[in-house]
Amino acid sequence: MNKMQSLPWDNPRFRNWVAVARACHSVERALAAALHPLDLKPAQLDVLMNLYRHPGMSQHDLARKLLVGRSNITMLLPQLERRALVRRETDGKDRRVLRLYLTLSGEALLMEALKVHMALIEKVMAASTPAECDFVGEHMRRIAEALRID
Amino acid sequence: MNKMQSLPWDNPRFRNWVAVARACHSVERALAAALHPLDLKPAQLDVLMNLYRHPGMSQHDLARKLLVGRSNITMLLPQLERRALVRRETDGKDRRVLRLYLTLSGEALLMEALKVHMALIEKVMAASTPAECDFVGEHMRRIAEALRID
DNA sequence: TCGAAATGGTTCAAACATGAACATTATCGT
DNA sequence: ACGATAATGTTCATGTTTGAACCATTTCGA
Repeated sequence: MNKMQSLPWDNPRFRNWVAVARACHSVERALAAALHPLDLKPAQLDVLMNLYRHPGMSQHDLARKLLVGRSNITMLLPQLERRALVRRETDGKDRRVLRLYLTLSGEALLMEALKVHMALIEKVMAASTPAECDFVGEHMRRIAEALRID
Repeated sequence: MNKMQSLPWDNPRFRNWVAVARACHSVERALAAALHPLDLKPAQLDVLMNLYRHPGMSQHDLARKLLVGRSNITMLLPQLERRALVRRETDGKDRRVLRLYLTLSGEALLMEALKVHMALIEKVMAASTPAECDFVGEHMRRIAEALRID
């Protein structure tokens, strides 16, 4: 049993990816805690952010952006709609699709939540220079790309 | 409405963290798919990996390592125990704690799963030199540290 | 030594995510 | 123009995660 031979923990790539996953998980949980006062979950914040950047996007597109099933969106939206953060209206040209928009209060809550999110990210990345940060980000975009293509 | 002023998307740190989160999510889903033939979920693989590295660890310690609630471990273990991948035995000195061990078949399945995991990581990180990889890993370890302390 | 607090693990109900089957509407080939 | 195929969103059953309340055991302090 040559355990010593090629265990993943000896592999730099593997060890480093484990670090990425752990950091991600930690930040996600910290974000959830920080958003609690706003009664918002990370998944909901993701929705608001995407609708802010892409007003009128369809549920299908939103699901793809969030790397999540369509049914997940269906379950997620009514909560936000009840709180009047998001508005859904059927497209005139294609009556299958629902176009999604942030309401004014949705936008206002998003701004609050972004302050919280930003503060967390700043704190967590405080020890890194912008250049280092960019490097990491570039790396990650390449990884996401590698998976999207195949 | 000075939206232009300080929106997070203009902030490199924020943009780059979003890239990290997306990459992580993508890899997690790809891993889940790749492990499907072994009838193993990422969370279960995490358990096996930790028990391999730290035989005899308690459920409480395992929960902390995995950044997860204790009850989650309680729900997770019986499945692995039924499949005879993991063995639990009560500690002699402190009869509250259960010490966890990989069985032989647990270890064997872990090795299979690690091959799959490794292949995915290699593929995803193929475009990066080991030095770049190390840099990213170091960065992430710092982030996790920043959160653990506070 | 004895009672209070802390610790390890479990139970349970509620929230959440997922994927398959479905209904409705569009599109395409003929 | 019409029937087959595809796309959008919903429903539903299933499995997972979570946190609070709980039990058993240990540790600490008076």
